[in-house]
Amino acid sequence: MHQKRQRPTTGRITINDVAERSGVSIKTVSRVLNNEPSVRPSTRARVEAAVRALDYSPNPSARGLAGTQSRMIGLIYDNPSPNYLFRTITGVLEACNGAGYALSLQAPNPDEPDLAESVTRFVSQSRVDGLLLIPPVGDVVAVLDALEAIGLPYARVSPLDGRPGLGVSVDDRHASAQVVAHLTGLGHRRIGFISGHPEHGATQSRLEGYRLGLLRKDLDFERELVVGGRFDLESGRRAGAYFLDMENPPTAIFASNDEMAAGLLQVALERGWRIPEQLSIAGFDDTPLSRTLWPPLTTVHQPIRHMALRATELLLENLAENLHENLDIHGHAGSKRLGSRVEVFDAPLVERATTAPPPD
Amino acid sequence: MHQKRQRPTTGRITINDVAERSGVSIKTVSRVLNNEPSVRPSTRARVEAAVRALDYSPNPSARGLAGTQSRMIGLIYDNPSPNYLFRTITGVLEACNGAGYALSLQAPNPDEPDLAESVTRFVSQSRVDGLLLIPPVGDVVAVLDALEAIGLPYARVSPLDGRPGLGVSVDDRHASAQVVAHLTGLGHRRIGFISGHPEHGATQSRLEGYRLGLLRKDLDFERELVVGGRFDLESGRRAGAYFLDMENPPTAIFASNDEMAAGLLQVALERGWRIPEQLSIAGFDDTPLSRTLWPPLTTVHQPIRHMALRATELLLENLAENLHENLDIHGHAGSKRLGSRVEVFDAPLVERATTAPPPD
DNA sequence: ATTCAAAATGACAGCGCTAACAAATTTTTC
DNA sequence: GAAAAATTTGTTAGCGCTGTCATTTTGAAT
Repeated sequence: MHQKRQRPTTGRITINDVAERSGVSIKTVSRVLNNEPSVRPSTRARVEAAVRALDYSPNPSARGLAGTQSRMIGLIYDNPSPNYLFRTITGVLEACNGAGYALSLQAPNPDEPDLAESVTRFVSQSRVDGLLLIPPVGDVVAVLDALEAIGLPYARVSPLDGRPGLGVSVDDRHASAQVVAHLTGLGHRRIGFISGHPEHGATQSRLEGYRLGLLRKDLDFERELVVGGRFDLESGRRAGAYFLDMENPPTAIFASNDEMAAGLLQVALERGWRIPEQLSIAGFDDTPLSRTLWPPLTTVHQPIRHMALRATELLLENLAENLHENLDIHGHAGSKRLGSRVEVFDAPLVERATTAPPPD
Repeated sequence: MHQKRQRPTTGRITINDVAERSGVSIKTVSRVLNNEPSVRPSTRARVEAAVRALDYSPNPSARGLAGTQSRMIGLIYDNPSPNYLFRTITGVLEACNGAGYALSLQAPNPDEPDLAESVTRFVSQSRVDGLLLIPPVGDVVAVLDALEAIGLPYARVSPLDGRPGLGVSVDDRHASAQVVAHLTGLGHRRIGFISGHPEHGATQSRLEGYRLGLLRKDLDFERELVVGGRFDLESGRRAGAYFLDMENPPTAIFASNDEMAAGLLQVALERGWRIPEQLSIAGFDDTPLSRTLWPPLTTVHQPIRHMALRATELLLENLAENLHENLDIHGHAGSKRLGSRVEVFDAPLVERATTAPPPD
């Protein structure tokens, strides 16, 4: 018996097997797989049965090659906190799983100075259908321009600018003002503020919220009560040292993220201050840290997981729309419309144990 | 002028363009792209020039379909800490970027009770070339069996069992004993231990290390000085309450991860204990938390990023080997050899501010 | 019944690449 | 310098799907 040498076939089940078993053409199987209309319910059922019986799942490479989508979205992160990234990924994956999309992760090469370049390369190498951008990458105009130039849909989490596009955000300004309201409500009148990294989007709006909060209580904005930080522990410590060294230190300090609040707390404890009796401290973000510190930190909760989930949904919806609109497009390669939609989430104050009425 | 209706071609540059421009066949371009031997250096240079000039990058779908690899590896995580996942991803991505691989992330569906099933589905849907497993998924025998059944290469970070395969780990036992040595060196003789989640691999070896450390100093292992935790804050608090309520509490407590140490620290501070003067505390993992707490935590550093990087390298090396060994394989579909290699990393003790000589 | 539109299905090309093999070229050997 | 061996290059056939368009079937309207 002579067997002709064959290319070692993968041995996997293909669309042909499903077609054969259900007695239809492969095109019809394809239609069922892609949920296209105009398939008789009875036929659809038969095909679905065969799919299940054979435990078939379509080859993504073949789909990607033949079709126009890769069913994969990318997430690019530059320098988020571990916790932020974790919650984001969790949300994104939730959305992806429901929709049959895969998630490809990428961090830009730190050696590559040109971020937009890095992003473009990733996109052209991985052929994702769309991109999810989280801060701070999501705020780099050059990146967004580059993506629009190549016509790749994207959605942003917490964009700071008013640029049209898909995104979800939180009203940082409002939340920040709420913190001040909480503090003034306790009786504080001298409230320090540690602002964030100058290049982070949220920095500005949180500062504005602080001012707004003061304004609402007719409190003066005092320059000496605001110090610039970088969203990290060390800058929180520096700011703490600055405030505690003042002749007339504030009775409450609002750090615009939890990490800096932790730094501030360290310095205060180190110097023997009793928190919150002698000094109230508030943070922002509600990272797990805020519950791990002692005393547990009063802070603002950011629904990051949920925001990421929703941003992904917006992106995937957009991808689906673009797909159907393909008919209208005449040769304009990559003339995808991004649409514009930003959903705003609530960021509620979480009162824990670092805030109390001022001494006296 | 009548233009024939064409399928809207992607407009992208393909291997044909590169071949044309460099005056060779597409197969030669393919050879250059895949770093295959037997291409004259001069030809190679010409092709590479064309690739650069056209800014060409191969279509991964086409490669995946025509070839045997997808150049994508998967990372499955079940329930790691945000920080652990972050450091892992960072390391994995470093390795991937260097090798031209993409990373696909996946978390098993929490509703799906059968983890192995979840993993298998992910693998067959995404067609990754290999998988990276981190604890606790990496310790589930059913998952490993399933992967071996379908012949998918994988590498594990911190595997606990002696199962042959690719992996990197840390000598938890040794590191743990080191902590005890540090404590006894300071003069402690009564050392409490908070053990970890019973289903985590490290739990057992860290406990063994604790016993070993005691043994070396001829100290008795006392049942009442060991309490079970779950690697989370709350269990650290419970354990703390237990120890501090004892008639004769230990002078030092070794929590087998940082999170539990933080819980313990909370309870101690809450009750007005001075740390480290009245009680020494040590953790394990060296998460950022350990620097953020006050006082900063003495702990054991785990080189997670580096371990993940190395595990990925092992996996990718294995993939490359399998590729070349294809010749030897006769019809045994998926008869990939995993090889066996486990690299052990050092986990050094980091002395910070929660440990000091015992009172008296 | 008969005609016609609408809905359902199928045939077939080809996406961009790699595997297998064939052919052409260069190098070595005597 | 011719033959043999080794090296380099090219030709061709798919991989498993989806897009286009042709064909068949169905259901309604006459």
